[in-house]
Amino acid sequence: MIEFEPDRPIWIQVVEILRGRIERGEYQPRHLVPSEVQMVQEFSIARTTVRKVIAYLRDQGFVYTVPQIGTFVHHRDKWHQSESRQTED
Amino acid sequence: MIEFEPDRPIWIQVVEILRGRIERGEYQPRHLVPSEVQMVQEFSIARTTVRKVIAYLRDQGFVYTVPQIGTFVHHRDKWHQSESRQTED
DNA sequence: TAAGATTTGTTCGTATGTATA
DNA sequence: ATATACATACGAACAAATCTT
Repeated sequence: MIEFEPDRPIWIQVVEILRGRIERGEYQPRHLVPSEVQMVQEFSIARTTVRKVIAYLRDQGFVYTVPQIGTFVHHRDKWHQSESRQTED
Repeated sequence: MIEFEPDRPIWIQVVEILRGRIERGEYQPRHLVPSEVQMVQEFSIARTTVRKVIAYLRDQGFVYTVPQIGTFVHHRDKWHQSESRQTED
């Protein structure tokens, strides 16, 4: 069970965890990251909070989301691009 | 048409209705309960809400589900056993 | 053999309300 | 007033297995 620091937003701490996994290659480019529900279960947080995390990582260019399919890891050269683009690769 | 109380979650009220039918024997052990779509129609609620109800009854040991077939009533001695968890949403 | 209907499983999208700091 | 966080509830789309015709 993950312990969150009480004085920093949960969603930011989850962003840092997922970004770490992406940067370490635990989540591979063009592969799915865990689904929203899976993250709800792993971190014991609300789905709305998970979606905030995903939205932020998407905005930072780390991932992209395909509706009804899932969220995928971008290639490294897409990271930090902060594109408002939502789909494709 | 069923009237739901406005100050209690719909899914809890539907759980109570179905549990009552099971305990009264309206749904017999080893027999199917209505399908998700049938419950959507009967209660005029979303399928996601129906699935939350079924998941809860399953967690409480009242029913078990066979994929692509349906959900069946457990025998009385299985009720309230709260076997494998599978919460969500 | 083939096609269609049925049923559960899974995913993301959207909105609303409540509570708290 | 703003941000955070949770719970509830709706919907849409598709997959996969099963059953029927």
